[in-house]
Amino acid sequence: MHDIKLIRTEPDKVKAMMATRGVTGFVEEVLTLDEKRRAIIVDVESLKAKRNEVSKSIPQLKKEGKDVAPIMAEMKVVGEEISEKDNTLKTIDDELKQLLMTTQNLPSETTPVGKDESENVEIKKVGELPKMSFEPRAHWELGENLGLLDFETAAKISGSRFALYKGKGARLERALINFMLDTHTTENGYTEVMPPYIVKRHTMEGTGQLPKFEEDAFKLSDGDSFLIPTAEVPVTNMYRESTLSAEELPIAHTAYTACFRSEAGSAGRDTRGLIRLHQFNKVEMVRICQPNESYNELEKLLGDAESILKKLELPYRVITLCTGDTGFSAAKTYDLEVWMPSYGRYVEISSCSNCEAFQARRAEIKFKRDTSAKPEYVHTLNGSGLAVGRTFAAILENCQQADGSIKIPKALVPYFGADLID
RNA sequence: GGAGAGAUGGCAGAGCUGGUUGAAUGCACCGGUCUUGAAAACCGGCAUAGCGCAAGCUAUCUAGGGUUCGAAUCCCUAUCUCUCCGCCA
Repeated sequence: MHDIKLIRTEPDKVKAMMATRGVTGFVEEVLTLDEKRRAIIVDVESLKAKRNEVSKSIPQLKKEGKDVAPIMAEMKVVGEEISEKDNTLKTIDDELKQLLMTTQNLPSETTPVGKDESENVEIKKVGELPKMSFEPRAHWELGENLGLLDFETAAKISGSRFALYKGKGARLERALINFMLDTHTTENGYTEVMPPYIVKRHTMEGTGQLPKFEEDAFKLSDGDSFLIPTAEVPVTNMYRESTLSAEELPIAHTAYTACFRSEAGSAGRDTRGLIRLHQFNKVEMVRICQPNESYNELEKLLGDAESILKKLELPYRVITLCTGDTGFSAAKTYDLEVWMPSYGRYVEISSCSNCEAFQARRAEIKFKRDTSAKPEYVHTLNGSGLAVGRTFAAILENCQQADGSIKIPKALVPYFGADLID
């Protein structure tokens, strides 16, 4: 959610920043509503003051034996006027809140300006691309041939965009989850949590998935509960409506969860394999910190995500998303993209974002610098560490041998229990 | 799923026969007196947000509706918590 005070005090600056994200008219609309709102508040509050004053005098007048009936009648009329104006105020309030809640975050000043993904900026490439003397096979082909993946049966039981892992495939997925969690908890300093997969509407609003993107989420039949699209949602909202002490920060959590996405609007894209599913596994990292620390924290978060790819010896690159491609809640986002031989390009495997105070304002997450200080909003960050299914796919594709077998990365062998799948 | 009880300030906990109750009291916290220092004792302060140039006003006792001149207090709904029964991994 946006800081309306900032919009009031620096409208031109906000206007310019929003323009880099392709949003126009926002500031003007907010200011118009804000002025209307304040005019009504002045009006309705003076009426309420009058009513309170008169109501307070009624018991006194009664005691004096005076007839209060005419005063009550008069106040009844005032009361009706108040409720009418309160309704108008509520309409304007709702409209303003809707606008502030459905408009994307301001970009960081360090986010490159650009209109879409074509203007994202590559920061670095890490690792050697595998040299193959044969045509690389796609991961779904490798997986099905080796009996690790069964998309046909998955479709039979659940429809399209689901995966069924079998045998060593299920073991590999599980090994990856454990490997990632262990790395983050023992080496990168995260505390593991295992949150619920179903959350309430207000929780989804706290991190920015709602109200704007309701069609992207799976909604339960009670109409108020949703399957989580990422662990970021429950984990960040652990601290909803709380005031943390400075000593508690930074908070660092990692969590494995299944993630659920309706993938509305992506029909026809990535229809094969593990890349785009309604249900997938992900290990997530969430960091909550003081505002002046958040960009250092973002670098730490990125490094932690990279540590997994490095250990798995998978080639990847890091890009900074430009203003036009940065997600709704984020001020700055780095994407990690892993090399996918059958695609002949890099594919997103992690997204590490600093949301600054955008989610904190929605979820009311604050901290105090010391015991007598005024609470301030924290900054929240989240990043995948990593998308497990895509990591599975990357391992199959990058570690495939000429005979169709898969050589397991060294770091994963203790978790997987073998160094080869054939 | 059935029956009942509850949700009040950072915490604990009054009020809940509707009217100086934004809310007693205790604890915590902040400032001070005393003390070599600390503790204790004592004195004072101590919610949040909105609106207003300001004085100040308005709102908030889980949330949303309703009754009333007036609601923490009465009524309805939702959410959560607890107890008992049923069911269950």
